[in-house]
Amino acid sequence: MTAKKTKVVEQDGCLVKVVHLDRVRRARKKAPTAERLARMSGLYQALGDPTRLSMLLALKDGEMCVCDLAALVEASDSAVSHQLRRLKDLALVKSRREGQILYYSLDDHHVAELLESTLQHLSH
Amino acid sequence: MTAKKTKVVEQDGCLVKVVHLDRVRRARKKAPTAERLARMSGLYQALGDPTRLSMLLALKDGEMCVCDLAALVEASDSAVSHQLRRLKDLALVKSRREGQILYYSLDDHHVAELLESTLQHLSH
DNA sequence: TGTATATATGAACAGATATTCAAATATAGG
DNA sequence: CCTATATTTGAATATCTGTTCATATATACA
Repeated sequence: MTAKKTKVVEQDGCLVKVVHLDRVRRARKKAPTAERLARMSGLYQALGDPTRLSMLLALKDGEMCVCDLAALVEASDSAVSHQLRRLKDLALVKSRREGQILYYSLDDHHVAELLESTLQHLSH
Repeated sequence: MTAKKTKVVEQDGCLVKVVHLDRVRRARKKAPTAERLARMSGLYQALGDPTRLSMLLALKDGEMCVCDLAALVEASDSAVSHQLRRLKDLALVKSRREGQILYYSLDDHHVAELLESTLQHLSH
């Protein structure tokens, strides 16, 4: 493969230099929409925090209440509650009230599967 | 299931209140080590940025050089280079030099699989 | 050796984010 | 009603993170 010369190409009114225009065009065609990309990275970002990740991994084995999770991850109830709200907004967890206590659990099995496949990945 | 009373339990020299001690104990047994948790959340965190994620998704279809990726994600060469270093440190990408040009590609097939399974997840 | 191109690097700055703290709800039980 | 418990909420703060900018390195070629 002979090295190509850099080309300067117009894109959205800006000048950009590219070595392999064909590859960029191809990648752009297959690229997800901005919205889809945001959802996808948002999901990963939610999993990308040790506290939240611990909570989700724990919930794989059944529901837990806020103060149980707080004890588990060694954080304040308040901190855990903030994180749970975030996970809930992303539809990663759901809650069920029983008296004063709110039981949190994984919202759907896809979440558990995603976590599982990552655990497998890290085994290598 | 009758609601239990809160108990105050000693843990690492601190007092923590817990509703379901059994669940916390069980979760703690199955919980990954701090190191493993850090690796796992670190991986997710790397994927949790739109710029980096775009780059990785593009690399699923073959290697690209820095300025191609920069054109694709519409960021500076420098910004992309910084991100690539991070991805490389996590062993998510590898590089191959050909003259002045560095070609980046996914480091192993597990990465592609992880991305793929997430894309599937988001389809629902 | 000198210039041009491709990429890397480090410091600095701006924006995002997690935690804390104080205060607000919500439910249970006297 | 009044108090206690479980959880939520919002503002403030301290930390982390991505980008920029200037500069450095590495390779190619004249």
